[in-house]
Amino acid sequence: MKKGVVTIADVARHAGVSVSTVSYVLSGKRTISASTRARVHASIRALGFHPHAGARSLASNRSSVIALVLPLRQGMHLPVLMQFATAVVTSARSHHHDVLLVTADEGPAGLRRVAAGAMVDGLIVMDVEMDDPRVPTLRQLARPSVLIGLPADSAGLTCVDLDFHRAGAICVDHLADLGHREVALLGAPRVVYERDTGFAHRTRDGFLEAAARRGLVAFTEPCEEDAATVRATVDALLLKHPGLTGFVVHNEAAVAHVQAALPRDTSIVAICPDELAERFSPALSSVQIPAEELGRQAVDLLMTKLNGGEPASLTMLPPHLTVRASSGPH
Amino acid sequence: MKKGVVTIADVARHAGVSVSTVSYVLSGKRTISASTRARVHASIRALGFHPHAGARSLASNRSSVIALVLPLRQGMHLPVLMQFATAVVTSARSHHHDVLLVTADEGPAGLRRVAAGAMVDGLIVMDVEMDDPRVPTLRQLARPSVLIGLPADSAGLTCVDLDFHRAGAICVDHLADLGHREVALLGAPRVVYERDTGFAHRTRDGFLEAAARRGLVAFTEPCEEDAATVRATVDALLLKHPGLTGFVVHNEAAVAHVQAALPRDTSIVAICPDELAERFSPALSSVQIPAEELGRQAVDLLMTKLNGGEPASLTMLPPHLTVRASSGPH
DNA sequence: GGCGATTGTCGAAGCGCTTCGACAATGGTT
DNA sequence: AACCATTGTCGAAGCGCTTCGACAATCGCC
Repeated sequence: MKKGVVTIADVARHAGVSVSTVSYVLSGKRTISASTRARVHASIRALGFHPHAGARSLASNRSSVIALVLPLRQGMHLPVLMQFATAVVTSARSHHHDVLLVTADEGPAGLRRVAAGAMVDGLIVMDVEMDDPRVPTLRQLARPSVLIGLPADSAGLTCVDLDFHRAGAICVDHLADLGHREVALLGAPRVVYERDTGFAHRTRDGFLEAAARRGLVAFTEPCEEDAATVRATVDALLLKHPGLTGFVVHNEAAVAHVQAALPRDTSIVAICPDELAERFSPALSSVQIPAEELGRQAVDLLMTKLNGGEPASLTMLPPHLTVRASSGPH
Repeated sequence: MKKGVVTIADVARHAGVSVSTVSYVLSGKRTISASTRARVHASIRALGFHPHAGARSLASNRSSVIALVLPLRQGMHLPVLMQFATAVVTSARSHHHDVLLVTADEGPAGLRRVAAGAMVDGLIVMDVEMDDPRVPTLRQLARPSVLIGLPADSAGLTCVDLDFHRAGAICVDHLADLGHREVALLGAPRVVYERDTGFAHRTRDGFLEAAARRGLVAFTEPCEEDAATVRATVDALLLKHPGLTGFVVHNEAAVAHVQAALPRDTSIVAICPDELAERFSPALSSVQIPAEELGRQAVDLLMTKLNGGEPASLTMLPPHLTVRASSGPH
């Protein structure tokens, strides 16, 4: 009667080779003759050997696990989060890595725990804010990381995000192409701008630059998230600028209220998940949040770093506009 | 200049005790005097020591990680999945465990990989079907597991699920209380019944039993998921049974079409995520899918097993009906 | 046909931790 | 005053793997 678990020593004995030979067959780090390799593989299969992850990580100082740190807070659009997580897992698996799920509410301590304890080789941190308290921790950690979102100081970090600047711009271009001459951006709530959140400002800048380039009259307003305030904001805008016919909305929670508050013949373009845009009637023309692409890119970048590479510090994914029923010619 | 990582030996030296003493301070498995304990803790903090997870798992044969196996396929309601995952992580953390995210598309091999390789101490497998190929694998694995969903043969397993039987019943009770005399259940697509999927049958049985108990006339129909077929099904039902006034819908994808196809004065009760029920107008009275409760329970059960306990084989969560605008007196 | 390179394999030294048995120093009982 | 328990600590033996240096066997080349 054997012991419970099959070890590499059992495989070596069964195949009539040394333990190190088995290890080299597995890792491919030294040349092993084809016949030996075949014999070892046969023994592995015959015994049902699975290397002990802990032993491996202890000896090699690599765990083949990456951490995925997800925000827990309300307001995050759950489907997008899930799509992102799925993409990360799928992509990591294709690089022979597993994914440890960590929630952001553990804060910097959580990052330290999994990184310093050598549970993971690297981290992907989603939804990083401008002055995120985790950024300094990430910097001093000995393990590489990739951030989704753009902190204030990204020097020495690797970040991926949707190019909100261009996203704002292509919304304007779309409206301009349709013949609109006066356009407005309804963005995040005022507090979000005040705490200097990256994506809100980037969208606004892109929006304004494109409007200037296309010779449009442009206005931007923060946008609260309750129906009444939204209606008041929209009404005030329309009253003051009767020529306004095109709206860009960058606020998931408010977009429904905006659509309800606007006259039917105005055009709306949103920056929001496709899933959300399709739910409205008329369906919203929108720039999607490319969750899967973000996940894939983040993993690729992290793998590059794990292999000693030095990828670009900033990766900005190009925005894609899907035209639906909410925008039309003027 | 020290080496990169702080080890337990460094802590021992710094505190002037032996390595084993530090280990016992950490695990509490032997009594250590208060003064020594304090000294060790001070050294741990001073040096920023984090035990090496791999070394720990190798020596103790426990990884303090559990696997969460999530379905990837379309049709799963993403927000529910995410809520569930979040609950599992939060709950696992409160038991000092981490969570490894595995996707179901790896199949039985994925389970074997993480379990046999000692990456995880136990597994939570979501969305188990009646004849799930992973069930035999789970049975022969040396690690405990908890299933969400009910396979055909649950002997020797630990399963948690919503009590769909009672869910079907309370929908009927609700409609009966409102004065409806003829009710119909629109369930999963026909193929789902044919492949003997557990929850579909359980709901139907509960529905029929309750109807009999309350003396209602009851019909059940499978329900496809495209608008045209749904309308045809509904129209046929209403034509044949003009007295039908109450509908129970257990089909997330079809419920929108059902609502659109039914006359305004019929009552609808759905079995679906709250998030979905609230999105309709009028909002649907519904029995929610208790994602968070399922996650918490699953972790609790798994922890019980990891500690040598033997929890109940079947845990059926009681359904909760939220009355909204879609159901009214007849 | 002799010599350096290359190829294939082995043995052993760790990696950082847990845990077992040993044992000195106490304390409480007769 | 002699004894047995209890308490607190230590040393050492692994846990299963990777990796380094060593070395025998084979190869290619002048």
